[in-house]
Amino acid sequence: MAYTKPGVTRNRIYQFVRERLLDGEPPTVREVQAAFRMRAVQSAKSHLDALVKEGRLIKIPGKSRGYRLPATMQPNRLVPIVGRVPAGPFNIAVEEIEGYIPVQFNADEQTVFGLRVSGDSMIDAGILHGDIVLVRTETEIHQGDIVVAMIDGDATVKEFRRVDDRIQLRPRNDNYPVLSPDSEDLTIVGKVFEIRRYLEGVSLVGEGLNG
Amino acid sequence: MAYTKPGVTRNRIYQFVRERLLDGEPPTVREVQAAFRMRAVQSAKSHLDALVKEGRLIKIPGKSRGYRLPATMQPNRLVPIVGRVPAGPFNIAVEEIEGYIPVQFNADEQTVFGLRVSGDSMIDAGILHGDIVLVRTETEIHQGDIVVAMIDGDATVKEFRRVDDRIQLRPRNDNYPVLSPDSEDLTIVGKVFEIRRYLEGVSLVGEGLNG
DNA sequence: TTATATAACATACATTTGTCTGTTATCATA
DNA sequence: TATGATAACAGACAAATGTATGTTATATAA
Repeated sequence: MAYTKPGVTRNRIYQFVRERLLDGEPPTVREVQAAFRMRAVQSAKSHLDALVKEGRLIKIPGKSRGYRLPATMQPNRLVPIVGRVPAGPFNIAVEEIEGYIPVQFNADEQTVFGLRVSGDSMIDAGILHGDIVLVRTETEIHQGDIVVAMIDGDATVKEFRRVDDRIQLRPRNDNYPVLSPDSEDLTIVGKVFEIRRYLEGVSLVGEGLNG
Repeated sequence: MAYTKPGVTRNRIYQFVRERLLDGEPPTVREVQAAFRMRAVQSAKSHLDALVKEGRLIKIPGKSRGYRLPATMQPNRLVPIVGRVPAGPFNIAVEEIEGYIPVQFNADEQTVFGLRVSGDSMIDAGILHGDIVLVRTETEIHQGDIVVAMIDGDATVKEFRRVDDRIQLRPRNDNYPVLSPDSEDLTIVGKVFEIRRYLEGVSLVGEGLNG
């Protein structure tokens, strides 16, 4: 290919490889070569070597299509969406799973699930009926956090407040009352960290799996 | 490996390959072989061949690590989030990209991007300041759809209405006026199909890119 | 039992792919 | 001009990988 200023082709190659990796299609050295119309394999190879040396890419030695993005750029995971809150944090029954959606979160955070919201008690917080809230269990809860709570066996999404050693669950809709259940009737399932609304319906991953 | 009932190993292999593909790491035939402790390459190969024949996998002929999920099973892509609407549908400048988030959409839908909403003109539709709307360009727009529009070079998220052959862009907040720009000042960039709110900030994929 | 279908194995070969050695070209700078 | 640094090229080889041929084993049904 034509001679370019130092670094220019390198960056273009990085973008190319990155895109391919995000698409789940790691390229070969020769595919990089072809994409940039280079006449020698080594032209592509040395750029890739340099990118690894710079830390922008990782190479799995000996493996074909072995270039990867560094861990800090790792994308996402599939989490289940449930129509109602699971009884225990670890036992989501398969039948209750609507499907899966891709979510980003740290790998060490264990239990994450999506819950479809019903009702309009959180409408002033921009959470509408049918929205999906993504919940992380077993986390520290702070004043004002939006949480999923079980009150007498019923799941609800509310704002969390602690007032005089008593827990309040506040709706964000003036037509609903503030709840302040006894602690033995209450379980805080987890904290909402993301909200999604699918305007055209979700094409849930994992429907119709045969396996 | 030990003999199993017909279909059992086949399904396990499918799950294995599927997981690998979702992780962005297409396996080789021999990696499948090793994962199931088979003593012959052909054992893995014939299962993979069968999965392709059944339509559960796709094979790119001649290429290494060439197994893929059928398009209908494609889970997600990483799409760029921009702070402002790109000038043209295909030329999102790299510098404007905040990061990437995983999104599900059909493979044939080309241009999808995320846009960070600023302002509260859509608050009654549950779209708050700072939310991310996911936009698909070049699609049919219908009455009531939420669209991203460029008016005199400024991007805005509004509800789309056509009234007497004239386009109206309606806010969902009574404090804002309905817009009805001349068509030469207006470009409908695309349609919002999903809304996201990250309560704890996004760990955007690809921050700190040097490229 | 036999026949049939699937599972699993053994081995070999062709292609793809990674990697190496050496050379030439372009640009910036002393 | 000479020198160094980077880009790009040329050709070759070794390892990884895909693919093919043939065989043996297990289960099911006629």
